[in-house]
Amino acid sequence: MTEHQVALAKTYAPAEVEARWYSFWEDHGLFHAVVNPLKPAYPIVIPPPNVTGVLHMGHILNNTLQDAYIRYKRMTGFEACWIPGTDHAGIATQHVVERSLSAQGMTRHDLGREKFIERVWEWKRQYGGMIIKQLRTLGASCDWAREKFTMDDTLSSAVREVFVTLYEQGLIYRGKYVVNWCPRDHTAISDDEVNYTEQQGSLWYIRYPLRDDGAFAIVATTRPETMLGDTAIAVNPKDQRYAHLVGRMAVLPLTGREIPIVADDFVDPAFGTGMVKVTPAHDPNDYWIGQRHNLPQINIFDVSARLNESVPAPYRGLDRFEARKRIVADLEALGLLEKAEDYTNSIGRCYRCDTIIEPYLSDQWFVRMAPLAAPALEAVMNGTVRLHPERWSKVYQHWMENIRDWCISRQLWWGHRIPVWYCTGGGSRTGCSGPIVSRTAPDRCPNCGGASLRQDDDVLDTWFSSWLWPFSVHDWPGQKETGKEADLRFFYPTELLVTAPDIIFFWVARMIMAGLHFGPSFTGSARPQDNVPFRDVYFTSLVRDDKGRKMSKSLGNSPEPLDLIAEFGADAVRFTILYLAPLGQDILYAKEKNQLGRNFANKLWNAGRFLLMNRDVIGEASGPPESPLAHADLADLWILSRLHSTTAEIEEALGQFEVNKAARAIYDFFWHDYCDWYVEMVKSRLYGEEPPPVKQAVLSRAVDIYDAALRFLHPIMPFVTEELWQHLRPRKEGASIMREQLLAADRSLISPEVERQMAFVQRSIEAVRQIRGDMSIPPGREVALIIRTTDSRAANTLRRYEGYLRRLARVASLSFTGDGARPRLSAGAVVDGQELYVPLEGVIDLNVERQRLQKEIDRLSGMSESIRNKLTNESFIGRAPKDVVGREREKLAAFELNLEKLRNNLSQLQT
RNA sequence: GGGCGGUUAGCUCAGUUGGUUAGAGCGCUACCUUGACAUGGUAGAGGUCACAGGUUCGACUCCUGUAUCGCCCA
Repeated sequence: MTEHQVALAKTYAPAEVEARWYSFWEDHGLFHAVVNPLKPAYPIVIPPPNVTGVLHMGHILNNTLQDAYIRYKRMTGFEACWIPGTDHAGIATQHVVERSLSAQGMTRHDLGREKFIERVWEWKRQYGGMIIKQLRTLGASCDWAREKFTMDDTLSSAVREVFVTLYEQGLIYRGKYVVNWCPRDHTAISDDEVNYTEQQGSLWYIRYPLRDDGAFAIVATTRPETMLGDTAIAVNPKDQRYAHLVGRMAVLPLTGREIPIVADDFVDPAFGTGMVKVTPAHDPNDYWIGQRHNLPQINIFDVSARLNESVPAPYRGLDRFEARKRIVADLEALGLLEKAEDYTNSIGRCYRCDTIIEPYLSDQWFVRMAPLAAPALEAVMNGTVRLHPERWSKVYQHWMENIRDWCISRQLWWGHRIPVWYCTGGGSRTGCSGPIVSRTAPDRCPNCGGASLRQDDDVLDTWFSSWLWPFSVHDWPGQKETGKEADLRFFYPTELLVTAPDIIFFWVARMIMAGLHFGPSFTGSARPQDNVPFRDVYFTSLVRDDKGRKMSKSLGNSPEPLDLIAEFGADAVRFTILYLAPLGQDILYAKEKNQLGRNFANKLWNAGRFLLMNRDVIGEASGPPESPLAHADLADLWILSRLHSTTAEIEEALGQFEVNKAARAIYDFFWHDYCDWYVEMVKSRLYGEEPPPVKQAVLSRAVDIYDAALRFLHPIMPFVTEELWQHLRPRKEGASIMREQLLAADRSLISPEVERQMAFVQRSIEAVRQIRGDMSIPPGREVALIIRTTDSRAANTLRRYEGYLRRLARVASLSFTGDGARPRLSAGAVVDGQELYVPLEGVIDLNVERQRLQKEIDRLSGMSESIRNKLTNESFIGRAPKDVVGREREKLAAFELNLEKLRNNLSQLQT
């Protein structure tokens, strides 16, 4: 076995290692999952990143979490399958291509729709999906053979199937609605595509003359230009000030139109004067007021937000902001402007082009949400789908109970074109005016038989394809034709969804709806638990900078993930972010924090180096594997106890999605238990007088435990653990740590008694180290140690593990004394009632020693004082549980014993 | 305005169902290149657990209120 000799570098250098192992895994097909009835499935679908996207810190967190779970499950007996892919991201992608066109002085209209779409595909082939390559750098173990794109033919079929089915079920309709309109892109965008920012503006108070007398209604508004579309004034019905005005008519300035004064609950009496103008075509709230009071809707803008022919001639063609200036000036000239106040309001802008969004009334397609939402709400409320942290359930509930219909049409070219056609043939026959909704392009009008058809110009909201993602990735509804029927059955539902909480409504909720609505058609089950798209949803933290600011391109405060990986290694970046990410709380991230992960990887590396160097000299135990306890001493039993309780802790933490706890547990175990104590103790046996077979057994066990630790770390730090695991022992060709099984916690190996004994040894070592430090004994200099005790058990423990004291505390010799005086000219300490003395003739400063003892006496008397107070308190004795009282008594007795010895000790020094 | 979350060492965070004179990492101080590791080791300094009440034998932990920061919804 020694031909396996290796010389590891002194410091771990990740770059070369990472590239090598990633291609090894991919080349050996180790990420690929198959339908395997012998194992439970553990599927995850990736939240498909935008095809235009590049990796940012949020992706690092999100995908490291998914990879950690996938790898963990793969190593605990599951057929783990992580399905990757990208989203066609309608508006974002169209923009990218339009930008490159405009660099050539062209617009998409110059090309025409068909050519433009070709261009987009070309762009996608050439530059799209960068992020997919970047995920490989991170180490993501996605099943790349299953990679999908939301515009693939199979996924487009899913979109059409769903649109047509919902239409046939009466759940899709066309209607007029106030949508978020981008006047630059000429499209509706969804609520989440609007960025709101605070902006300094004005609140104008405008006088609207009442029809029948000379009085005025004074309304306050931030958007005076929309007054040309006003069709009412509203007040709160409870507002006594204006009760007498309700039902009267006002005359809209500049137009002369008469508009009613209505009472509506929506009006906030404290805003402005308590009277507001109502513009149903240009404000979502006013739209609803308009619906409630049957008000006309007057659209005053064209698609570019210029005033149209519905307004008086002088204003036609004006841009909305010019119109504002003009109207304010005109009102002022007419004496109708009461005043203008400074006002801060929140302005929505298009997330792509930053143009101010215009609420705009237009023809759109909608999904009727209430019938879909009801079962989806139920699934979360009754725990069929569990959200983590659980508090998101309330947010979800609130949204689902107040759900509005979903506007799914977008005035874009890039996306799934709405499968609706209109008959343009002749147009005279009645019945040809309705939409023709069809899964495939129709040849002729079903009504008149004419062949002249025009498809709806709009495309569907990008979320209209992503809400189908958990099953459309398996080619639904064409799974039979593509041979994916078994895959769909085996890998649906998925187990876990890892995503950011800001898309809980746009994506998470809608996937649950789609799963419950369409699932029965392919799961063959009516039970919600078989149809929900996932069972657990992990909402990730938000990654902020170290000042707590959201990371953003414009602030430039986001580190470039690939640079981080290059500098620290992917493992370090992965470990660090998981260690820093408490479930559902924000992470304050700074580049420097990656030192934590990098140092840990290096520690791991060097511990491996230590084992291998010794293995090359000593060799491992040969022949059939001995019992894991062969030649075991206290340190061995202790590290096994710690290993198995750490294992249990990791299982528990991951089960509750507390990944940072799991990372912390393995970090503490490996660094503090394994390296700081166990390895140092092993050294004393490896370099001592033990016969070779014992040394080999000791080393083999150290390697075994290290191997177990590597496997635990693998899901978080895949590269360095693979590299070390491959070096550790000869492996079969093609073997990989990622296909090994994790150690299962064996609670019979967790021993409080062993841990207690070990703690005594550790504290004894620390006591000597402390004396050495306080007395400024040079680290190289050995000392003698005298134990004064009558406790034979404690004495035996220290005698037996003298080697550990030698190595870890630089003790040259150990001697025992029963009773008698304190050794003169020595420094002393008391550990669990045992007195330890380090003779320091010629070195000791007795004043220092007296201070040391006094300090310890003060500390202990403080503690025993507070316990004594408890124990003399009758209500404590009476009301506290017996075991608590008992524990306090034991603690007091232990403190008193130590105190007595320390005081005695001090008094001997005083004489 | 409504809902939710945070506030513990200089910084970033742990802290089990209430029962340790409150822990870690970074930073700081002192010492140390010892046969895995200075991306390291040993020892140490540093906190009235945001504030005010309350419940309790006992509160960092539970309750109420306040302050403050942040998120979501309107």
